[in-house]
Amino acid sequence: MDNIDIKILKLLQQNSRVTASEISSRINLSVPAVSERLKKLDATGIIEKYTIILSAKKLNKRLMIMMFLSLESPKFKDAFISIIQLDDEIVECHYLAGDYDYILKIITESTESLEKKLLKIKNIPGVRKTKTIVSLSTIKNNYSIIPTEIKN
Amino acid sequence: MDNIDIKILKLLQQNSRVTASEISSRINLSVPAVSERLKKLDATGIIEKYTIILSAKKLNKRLMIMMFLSLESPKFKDAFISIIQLDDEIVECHYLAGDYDYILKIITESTESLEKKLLKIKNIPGVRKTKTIVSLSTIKNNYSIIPTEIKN
DNA sequence: ACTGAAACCTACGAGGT
DNA sequence: ACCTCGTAGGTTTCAGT
Repeated sequence: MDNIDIKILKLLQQNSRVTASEISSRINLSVPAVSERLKKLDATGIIEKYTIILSAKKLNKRLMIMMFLSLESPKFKDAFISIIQLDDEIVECHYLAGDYDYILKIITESTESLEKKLLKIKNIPGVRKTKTIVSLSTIKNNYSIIPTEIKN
Repeated sequence: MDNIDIKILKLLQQNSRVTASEISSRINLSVPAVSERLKKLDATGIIEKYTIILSAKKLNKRLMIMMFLSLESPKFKDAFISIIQLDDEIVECHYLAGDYDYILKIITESTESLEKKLLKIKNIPGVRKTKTIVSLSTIKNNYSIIPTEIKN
């Protein structure tokens, strides 16, 4: 992993469909050299996935909220997680150290659909304490971490 | 936007480098038809970006934390935001309704680098109240919302 | 939406700097 | 580890139906 690889990764983050020939012209490297580096980067697993980010607004999902919650006991964990995994509007779930056990990121249409969603979650067996935080606007969202260039 | 488009979007979410010909064979549509749909989907802006997600672990970023904070007054906002935007380890920033003004998602190497990061943020002019929540593990991370299929 | 042909991109050599 | 060149195979694109 040198700075050339990092440049390639950054170009892929900007547009994961860039062709090897376009990368080649941007970083002054021949196409086969770029192609080899791409293969190696894929093999190392540093690229977790090639994906697309969809516009929440265009899909009429205008509400983003964070929800903290705790479980009464760890025995509810497995059932809780499988319900979380199946719900496409719950886009993130992290296990926490602190006052609450979990934080969820939920993206949904409206206050009405949010209300239903909150009820649904609060009715999952074992869910005890919850706290809901509404996001008014998103200042920054990088989706992935960005590799740091190596200084000389 | 019909269910065929949604299938295409889901395939792209699984792998944004799938070729039109591969999509074509999976959804029983000719390659030019897929290609046209792709163009239209691009034009509508429903696809926010084609990108790659990098492995945090492979980049030695093992710590993920959420940080809440408030500003003393809105006049600090612009300077605060520009500092946030420049920091690659701050991957998200949302403006909130509630006890705190902002929530940040921070991904960093170690407790040492986290300590520095927290100090840095607390020293931004106007930052008043902060609360830090450490994530122990990630149960789910979809990066993007998933389109819902239309029922008949 | 489909077919078919031209243009483009990629993958994989060999041989060399 | 990289470059050039050439070739083969796959992919995209544009016309016409």
